[in-house]
Amino acid sequence: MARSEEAENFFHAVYSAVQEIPPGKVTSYGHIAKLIGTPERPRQVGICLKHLPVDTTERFHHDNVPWQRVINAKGAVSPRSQPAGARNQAAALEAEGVTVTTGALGELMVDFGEFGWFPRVLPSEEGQGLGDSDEDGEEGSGEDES
DNA sequence: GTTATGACTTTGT
DNA sequence: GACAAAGCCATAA
Repeated sequence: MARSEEAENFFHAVYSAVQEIPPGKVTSYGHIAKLIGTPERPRQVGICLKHLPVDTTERFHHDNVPWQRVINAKGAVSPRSQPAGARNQAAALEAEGVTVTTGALGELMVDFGEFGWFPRVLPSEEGQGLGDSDEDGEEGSGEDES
């Protein structure tokens, strides 16, 4: 039944979460998955971005959703099976002001300490999201754990 | 209609 | 600390 609508809602939530990402910052799939209420389904988040409509007539499209700011938990962009696409994503991130390091293996590792990581807290919002629940957080460099 | 793959993460050894 | 395996949903063949 509403599976289709649920799926659409899932997509919508992912796009909204990605749109909420401020410029100069990046987030991971698991993060968005958690934001939308599915911390156990990060894969679907990637699928959502993969199916991100390029049609500017849609509510969300490639030009409106900074999907490039979404990276994997390893702190590097996903090669997805096409280094060109990943590299393009890295180039876009650099254009945003994000420092991306190219590994010898062709891994595009994102350098955090330079811009900071997107807050990993749940604004407790759903649906509308976009709230400004700016948790502020710590931003300071070195927040990450390691 | 079924099988296989994918823009990943988490847990276990 | 590092490597390996399992799980999820949707698209494509």
